[in-house]
Amino acid sequence: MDLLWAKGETLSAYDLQARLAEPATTGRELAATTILTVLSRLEKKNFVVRERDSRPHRYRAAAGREAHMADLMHEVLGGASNRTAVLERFVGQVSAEEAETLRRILNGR
Amino acid sequence: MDLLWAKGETLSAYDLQARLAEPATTGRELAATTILTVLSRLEKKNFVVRERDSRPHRYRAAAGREAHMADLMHEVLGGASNRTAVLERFVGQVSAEEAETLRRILNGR
DNA sequence: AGGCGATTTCTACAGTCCGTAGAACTATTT
DNA sequence: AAATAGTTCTACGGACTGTAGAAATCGCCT
Repeated sequence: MDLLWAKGETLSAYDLQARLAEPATTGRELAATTILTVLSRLEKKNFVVRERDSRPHRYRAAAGREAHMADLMHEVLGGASNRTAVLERFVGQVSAEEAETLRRILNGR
Repeated sequence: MDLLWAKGETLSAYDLQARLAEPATTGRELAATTILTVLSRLEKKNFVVRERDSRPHRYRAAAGREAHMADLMHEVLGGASNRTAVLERFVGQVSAEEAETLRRILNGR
């Protein structure tokens, strides 16, 4: 769904219809209203922002794909009573290289 | 749902019915079959393990609450094409103290 | 061995969310 | 003002969840 969203980082509206029809993706052409409906729903969930000024409204991902996923992860973590314990498990399940990546992220920039 | 699961870390079966009825929780008594149905579904998703030997089957959380959440987080992360980018965002959104916690986890034990 | 209560599985239904889209309404364009 | 482009409303099937009754089983008691 919003998979294809993060793809074109730009803003758009009807372009999506065409974009989604590319053989590389679904191949089929979706009804315009379908796109609008989905976008409305995504907007309600704040996954997408809409500019109502320009007539064909333009949409923009509220957050990039990575940020969005990070948000989701935080959402899960947010439901924990013992955050540290969850983080321990989380980190514990990470590969050695990824652990290294994490260290780099934490220290570095 | 499985919120109450992680609570009693032990194993059980019908006890849940009583456990779930405690005023502290829902207060109402759920039908026994309801519990069983839910447990079956949770089992199908491997969130719960069942011992079919003892007659009132006994259930056990497949993973503790924290581990389960960590799993969920990994599940999200697993869907990323650029894991590092997601981790960067994730760590970036963490409080200073929590970042410290992470460092400790990574280095320490 | 047959019956009976305890236990589990099957089936079901309402509610929510997603994908899809037609109908109806609104704003633009000419 | 009529035609056209764009948007919102309404809807429907499918999946998943919470809830539970009906039906099938299991294990024990006499």
